[in-house]
Amino acid sequence: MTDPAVCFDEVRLARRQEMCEAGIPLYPYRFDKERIESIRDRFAGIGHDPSEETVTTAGRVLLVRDHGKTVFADLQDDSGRVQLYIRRDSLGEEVFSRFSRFVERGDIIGVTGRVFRTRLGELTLWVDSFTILAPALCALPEKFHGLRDIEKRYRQRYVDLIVNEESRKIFQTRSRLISLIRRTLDEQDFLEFETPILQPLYGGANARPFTTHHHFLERTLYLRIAPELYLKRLVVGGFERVYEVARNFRNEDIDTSHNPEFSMVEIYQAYADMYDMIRLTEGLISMIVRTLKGDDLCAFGGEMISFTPPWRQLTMTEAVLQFTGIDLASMTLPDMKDQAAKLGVEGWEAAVNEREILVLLFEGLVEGRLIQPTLITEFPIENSPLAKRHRVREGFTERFELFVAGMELANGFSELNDPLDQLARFEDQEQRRQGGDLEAQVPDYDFVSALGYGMPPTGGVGIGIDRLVMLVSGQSSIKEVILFPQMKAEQIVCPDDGSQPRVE
RNA sequence: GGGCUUGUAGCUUAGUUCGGUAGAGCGACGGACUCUUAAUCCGUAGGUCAAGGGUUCAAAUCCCUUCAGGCCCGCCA
Repeated sequence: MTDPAVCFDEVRLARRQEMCEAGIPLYPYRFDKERIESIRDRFAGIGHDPSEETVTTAGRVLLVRDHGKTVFADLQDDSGRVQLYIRRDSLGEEVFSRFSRFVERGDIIGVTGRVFRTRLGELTLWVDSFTILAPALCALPEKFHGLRDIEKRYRQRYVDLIVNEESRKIFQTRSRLISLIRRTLDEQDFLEFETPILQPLYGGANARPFTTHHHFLERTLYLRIAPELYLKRLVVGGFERVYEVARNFRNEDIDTSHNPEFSMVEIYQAYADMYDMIRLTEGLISMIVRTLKGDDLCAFGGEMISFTPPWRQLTMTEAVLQFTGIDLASMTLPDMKDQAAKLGVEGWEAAVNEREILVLLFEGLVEGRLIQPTLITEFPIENSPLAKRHRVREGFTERFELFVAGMELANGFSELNDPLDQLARFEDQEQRRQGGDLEAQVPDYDFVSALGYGMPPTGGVGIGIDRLVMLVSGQSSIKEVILFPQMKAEQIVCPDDGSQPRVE
């Protein structure tokens, strides 16, 4: 008995048995093939008469149209599709019947034949011989509608990828986007490094971590929430341009723009400041959009977003003024609290200074309305423990965040490199943690020591890759751009004794 | 955590308003067919209607609980 969770089809199992008994090898070891795209290119000008040259390719059979003495089938590989034409009179009785008896929709096969164009103009491979490379024991979804059920598409992404071309396209785009990032940074003399994912302390962002335990070291370890503190150690070490395409892990809620593990590229450039990083970010993202989309535009959520630089740039205070009409610069703290309360912004009661009100107003009323690319600058010092103090404005830092379609897409600073200031900021964070703030940062004294050896002035930025892919591919859910998004367990056990079903 | 919403055959779904033995297309299986392309034509099989409980003479349909999904809000600075 097979496990009921396995999709094996009884009829297909029986046919596999039949093939075994007929001595047909079902899982050969290798196969030399030409990509379907290459065949299409080479024979683009072919007419109705079959080519003299024979070609060999392989892929998955996606459709079979059986006409009795001839069979048409569609073969798909990762470069495209081509039609197969199988005739009894050219294969011979025995080989032909082996095809029509054993080859089914979903099977992986290799074929050799001559290329021609059918009467209706379809480029087709006139098959002279075929090889079964891997029979499918599970049936594919319906040929026309494909797999639409969102939950099944995520849980069985391999089936989604087989039958839904849009889905394949999204992940091709994702792969190209990441390689564009790497190529561009590499060309500018950045080096990519791999820093620890398992960390004894978690830092570089405000977030709750995943916790694990190393039994040999007998200590708690954390999955990183950001690579920041390690990449900056590399700058201390003398690497002046570093980056990492990093998977980060945050133990927080899941929604259409948050997955517990997500991808980011973090970039650090010595002797640069926040404004250099803004230019780098504008250049990198607009180049990516132009390369992948052909122009600077992305259709997203009913809006047309233009990535042509330079992007709108506002201080957080200016943004609040522009979007709410509240001019914080001319107000006292009690007035601010009044306004916040009137506008229904939560959390204002506990605010101890005008900067906290500013953040509340910004997050509550402005963030979600920043549709076109907008750079927000001048963040309160309390919210930015790793950013340098603003060179002019007291109480604020040299930090920017990029918002697009109401989502935070990038976050960068003039990096704090004064070890004594860093120590003081960590101590402030530690106090907040003691006060119950689960997301306040944990002091990393070794990092402070690293700064003690001297870190050059440095600009840094982190760009959210998943969200960038969402924008470029027009997808409003992060699960559509993550191959295997986090899902709840689906195995439910229903006990016979009538107790509640439970998840195992 | 709150609100709304979805779950019917392998897949895509009708039926739920207003309770009366579950209907289709594709796929599968058997048959016909030598240029089709969601091939076409004839026939057959396949569903404890997400799970559990309740109301009722009778439940896919009404009620409750649970599980999983989706959307929105809160949370995530």
